[in-house]
Parts: sequence; C-alpha cells; structure tokens
Amino acid sequence: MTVVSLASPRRAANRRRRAPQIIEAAARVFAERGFHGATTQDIADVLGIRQASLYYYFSSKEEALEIVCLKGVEGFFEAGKAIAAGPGTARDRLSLLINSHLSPLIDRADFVRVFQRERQHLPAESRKRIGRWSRGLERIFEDVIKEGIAKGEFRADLDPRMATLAILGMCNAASSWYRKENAPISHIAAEFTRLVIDGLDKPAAGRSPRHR
Amino acid sequence: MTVVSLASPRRAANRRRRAPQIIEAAARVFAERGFHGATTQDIADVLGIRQASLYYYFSSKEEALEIVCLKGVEGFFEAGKAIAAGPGTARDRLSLLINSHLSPLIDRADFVRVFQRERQHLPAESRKRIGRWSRGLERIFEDVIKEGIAKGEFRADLDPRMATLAILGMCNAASSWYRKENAPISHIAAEFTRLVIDGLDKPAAGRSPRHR
DNA sequence: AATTCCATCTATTGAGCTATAGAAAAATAC
DNA sequence: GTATTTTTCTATAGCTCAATAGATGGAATT
Repeated sequence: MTVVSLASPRRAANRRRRAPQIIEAAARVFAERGFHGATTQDIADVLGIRQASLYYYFSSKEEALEIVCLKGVEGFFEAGKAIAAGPGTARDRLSLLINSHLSPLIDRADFVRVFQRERQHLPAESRKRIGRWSRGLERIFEDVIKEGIAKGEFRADLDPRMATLAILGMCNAASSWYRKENAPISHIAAEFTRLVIDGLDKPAAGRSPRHR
Repeated sequence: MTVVSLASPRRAANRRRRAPQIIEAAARVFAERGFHGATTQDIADVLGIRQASLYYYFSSKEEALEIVCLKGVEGFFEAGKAIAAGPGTARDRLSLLINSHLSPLIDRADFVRVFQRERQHLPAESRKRIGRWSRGLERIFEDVIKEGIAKGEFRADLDPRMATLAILGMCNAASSWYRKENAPISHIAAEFTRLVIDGLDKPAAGRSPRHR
C-alpha cells in the first residue's frame, strides 16, 4: 500500500510563497496588455522562468485570469456589507463605502484593474459568479443612497440608480489614473466624498455649513 | 500613357457606403470582445463576407482599430472647446460639457467604448496622437472648474484635478452600462450635472435654492 | 460587344500561441 | 548518501489567426 506522505510544512510553505508570485506576475501582465493581448510567455518573462513552467501552477491561462479576478474582488463585498449594515448616517456610511472601494488600489491595483476590465473574458461559469458579487456591491451603494433619501438626508428628487452608477463609475475610474496622479488614496477618497455629498457649488455666504 | 479614369460617381458612392459599414462592424466586434479577443473572421461574419475581403478596406487589423478610435473621439474635442470658450457661468458650461460628453453614446456607443478601452492597443504613433486629444479634453474640463473656483462659483477648497477626474470617470463609465439601464441620455446628463453641482445632500429647510 | 474596373472570393503561407509529455535538476526526507 | 518529491526545463504538437496572391464575376464605360 502506498504511504501518502503528508506535505511537510516547509514544502507547503514554499509553494504557498511561490504561487502568489506567479499570480501577481499574471495580474501585472494582464493589467498592462489585457488578457488576450498578454501571452503566457510575457508572464514567464516577468518571473524569469520558462513559459511551460507556469502550467505547474495553473492549468490554463483562463484559470490564471480567474484567480486574479477573485483576488480583485475578494473582501470588497464583505467590507461593503459590513459598512452598509453598520452605524452612522447614510452620509457617513457612503463616505466609508467610497473609502473602502478605493483602498484596494493601494496594494492590489493590478488585480482590481484586471477584475474591472478583463472579467468579461472569463468562461461563462466563473463570469456569472463574479458578476453576482459585482451586482451585489452595486446594491449596497444603492440601498444606502435610498435610505439616505428616505430619511431625509439626501435630496428627494434624486434618481438613486443614476447616483449609484455615477459614484461607482467615478471610483472605478481611479484604477486607471491613480498611479500617474500620485495623490494618496485618502485624499482621493476625501475629495470624492465631498464632491458627491456637497457638490462643486459654493454655499451662499452667510449660511452655516450643513454638517461636519 | 495610362489614362487615369476618374472614379465614376456611382462607384465612389458605393465605396463611400460600404467602407463605413465595414468600420461599424469592426467597432461592434471590438466593443464586444476587445481588440485582441476579436478576430477578423468575427468582423467578416457580421458582414456576411469572407475574412480576406476585409483587407480591401483596411490594410491591417490595427488600422481598423485606429479608424474606429478616430470616429470615437472626433467631434468630442472641438465641441468641448467651443463650449468652454462660449458664454455662460462655469456651472452652465460644465453642464453643457457633461451633456456633450455623453451624447455620442446615442449613436456611436461602440466607437466610444472602443476608443476608451482599446486605444491602448494602438501602435505607438497613433496612440500618442489620440492620447493628446484625450488630455486636451481633460484640460477643458479642468479649466472650466478652475475658472468656477476663481470666480467664486465653486468651493475654494476643491481640488480641481480630482474633480475633473471624478466627472470624467463618471461620464466615461456610462458607456458600459447605458444600454442595459435604458435611461435616456438627457436624463443621465441631467442627474450627473445635478449631482456634480449640488451633491446628494438635501439643502437644509428654510433656505432659498442656490440657483436655477 | 469589348474592355476596364471594382468588390469579393479561394487558397495558402507563415508566424505565434497554448498546452502537453517527459526529462532534468533542485530541494527535502530518511 | 540514497530515495523521494517538488519544481523547472526542453521539445514539440496542434491550432488559430493575420495577411498575401491571384482568380472570378458582374457592373460600368466606351
């Protein structure tokens, strides 16, 4: 009978260290050239290994894309749900949502970018699964906005769907310019929040600030 | 000596009718699958002709992409410049800019989408040329916002660069959802404008509306 | 009717890419 | 230090795709 050798701690650790490097390289290359524009050779070049060696870590290019996309959304949804269900005014929670939506750019920009732009090229199965999360996140924003309207914090004549799409579009776009602009995420989030809540307009003189 | 026969009106007209169809098919396919994900066979299928026949109309797939991208920006910049230089308050002009930026979605959505997402795959030469237009458009928005601040219409504590990127991101994102949402462009533009100028916040009771 | 020109077709080349098979080397265990 | 397991390598099969060359049929021209 075959003795199934338990993976030794050290071996498992090695692999656990290597696999993420492979996926990070894939994320970088996919982010730069797009899924179909990138070759597995490009990924191997980043790592300094042979193209075929990659297939020890994933069994197809599409699987690599799926792993990258998963890392691009994971956390997003849970964090959002917690914020939406948490305490505070709709304003407060919307502000936190914007922050939470932007902060993965700090350390996972390539993953987020790939998730945003390349998930359409996933095989139907995983695309649907990931699409569900995405729509879930939309709803979280939309519900907070609706609540804000219902509670009289936000304008009643607002189209909450449009507002949601506007805010998400604004945040998502940041993934494509935030490197070039080198503004800290905290600043971007603060400006976005203020813009969304108060607008560009200057309050007329002699009035007290509405909040804060 | 060779007699160069002038293109007959009818023939020229035929070609003038056909070439745009070819490019429209390319736009559709590029928009759907991305430049590298799309094959020339896909384009030919839309038109019901053979793959090789396309090369009568363009000399490479990249050239087709360039033509599509050009149709995706043409007009944008001129229209924006005219609005920015025109009459009205900064508020008014910003509103017009948002409108003008969204309206090509009505009849050129695929072209706009391809311009936004696939222009990175153009050869260096044309990518730079098109990038220049794009940055020009950013400046138009940014200048109007700066003017609004200078004239006291907009908040003085605003970061005009962030505001510009926020507004453009918001508008550009519309190309990826406006078909599904079936809201008329005029409504989207109106909601976006209001959001950007006034924000989500409900003015405190007892105050007069700030404008309009 | 003969000729010229246009649009599309058939056929094919050649390059580039993913993925597999099996060998080699490196790391780890006994 | 020998055996085992993990990781990477070489080699290549098999496919897809962009692009070229030259033929064909029909419309327009003379």
